Formats: sequence, structure tokens, C-alpha cells
Amino acid sequence: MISSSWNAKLRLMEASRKGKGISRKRSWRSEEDETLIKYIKINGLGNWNLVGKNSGLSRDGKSCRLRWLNHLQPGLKKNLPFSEKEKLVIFSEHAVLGNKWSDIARQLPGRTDNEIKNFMNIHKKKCLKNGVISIYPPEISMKYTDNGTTELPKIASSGEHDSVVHQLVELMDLPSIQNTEKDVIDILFSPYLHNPQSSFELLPQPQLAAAHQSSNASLNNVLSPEQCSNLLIADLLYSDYSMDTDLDSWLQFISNSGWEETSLPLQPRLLREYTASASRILGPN
DNA sequence: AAATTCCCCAACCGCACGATA
DNA sequence: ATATCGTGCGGTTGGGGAATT
Repeated sequence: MISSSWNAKLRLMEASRKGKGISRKRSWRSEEDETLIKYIKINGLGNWNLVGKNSGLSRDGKSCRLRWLNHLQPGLKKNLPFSEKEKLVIFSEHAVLGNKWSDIARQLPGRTDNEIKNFMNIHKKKCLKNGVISIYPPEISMKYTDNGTTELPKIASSGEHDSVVHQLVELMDLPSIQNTEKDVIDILFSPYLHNPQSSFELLPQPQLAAAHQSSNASLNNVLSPEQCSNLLIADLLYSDYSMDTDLDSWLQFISNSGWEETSLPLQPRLLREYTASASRILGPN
């Protein structure tokens, strides 16, 4: 049921990621660091564009600013790994704030937003690789599940609050995940993506359905039955079905796909609305 | 030992926003 | 009102060292 168009989309993303290009990155040399430090000692912090122009460095102000803030300014805990206490702060702040890296960094003296962003990105990647659904340790997750009833944390980026992505976050009943389409997709598809056959060859629907129905199937070790149900929604989101056809066709489409209405976690009409909204966000197949 | 792949993190990009002219 | 500039932010990329083949 995962569509070929979705596989194609993944392949395209991968291809564009690997597209060739001339490298624009240039590491800072220690002489450049010394020059920048000396300039700031004499002139103080002010207009970064002037720093770029007047320091003698062939760097723009933006680059100077970044180098200073992330590496040269006094008080940084450079090369020190995050302590367990710091990690706990990062997780709990992230559960509430989302990807507000600079806000999180303000809670941790000596740490930069870039450092925290990198830490969380690596952590999320590891979770995904290991099939771990929640990116937070249990003590953080527990704070947001309220003994089984849904009490979701604030979602960052309030402008997207009503988006289908946010609704999916609620549907999934996860402690907290990021409200970007990529993160939602990562979570929704993590069981597929861990199919040992191929990282991008997704499990076919019959296998998913079988896993859903069988309580001892491997999928259920990763996802709750409710979350498995919601994978059906994910499947719909990336089907080849066209949103332009009428509701009757939609019902027929679901029926043809081998699903019974009673087994769907949502009414078909609502499912269709979700699919249409998601299509708008993700662009045409 | 050499080639390839993986992984981390520093550096970059585009965009948004506020201040100012 | 709007154009420009400076700054800050989050997402992404790619260099290079480590690990694996």
C-alpha cells in the first residue's frame, strides 16, 4: 500500500542529496582565529559586517560572528562532552520547546545552539536506527503522557499548530516529536525503514496488516496497536489515490485496498481530509 | 595496507525580523 | 510606506577522522 510514488520521492531526495557541487566550506585556521580574537579585543563586539571588512580576514561578518559565538568567545565548554545533567535539561527543554536550539542553549551556560542541535540530531538518528520511538528517556516521556491520557507538550512553531502534521502528532499519541513533516515521516515509517532487506524498500501492506493483527508480530514490539492503526493513515497519505475524485470513489478506493471501514482508526471522510492536507504540505506525488 | 563507508560536527545557506534611513 | 542593513535562527551540507570491509 505504500505507493511507488513515495519510493520515487525518497529516491529523488537521496539523489539530490548526493548531487555534485563545488565545496564552499573553508575551515578556520588558527591564525584566522588569532586575528579575530585580537580584533575583538581591540574594537569590542559591534557591527559584524565591519569586523569582516576591517579585520583583514577574508571572511564575511556572518562567518566571523559564527566562529566567535561557537568557538572563540570565552566561557565555552568546548571539547567537554555533555554531562548527564545537561542531557536531561536538553531533553526536557526540547520536549517542551521543540527545535528552539537557541532557547535551549540559554539554559546551559557554556553551550551553543549549534552544539545542542548537533547532539539532538545525532541522538534522533540513533533512535531511528535502533527502532526507538520516543527520543526522550522514560522520565521525560512520563511527564507528558499523564498516566495514559494524552497531554501533549507545546508544539513549536505555532503557525503550524492546526496542520495535519500536528494532528498526526496527536493521533500518534507520542510524548513529543518535532512538527516537521520529515520527523513525522521518520517516526511513522521507522518500522519500514528498518526492514533489513533494504533501507528504502518499504514493507508491503499485507505484511503490515498481518503484523497489526498478530499481537506477537515484531512490529508490535516497536509500536502500540494504536500506533499501528495510525500507520494505515500514513499509508493513505502516500498512496497514488488522487484527491480530485469524489467521496464515493474514495470509499471504493479504501474498499479496494482491502480495508474494512470498521478496522480504520478514523472515519473515511476524515482520513480523506488528512490525506488531502498532507498532500498540500508534501507537494504533489 | 588500501579502499570504502560511516559518523560527527563545523561551516554554510536561506529566511525572518527588527531597526533605521 | 518601503528599501536596506544587520543580526539571529533553524536546517542542511560536506570535510575529515574513525571504523569497517
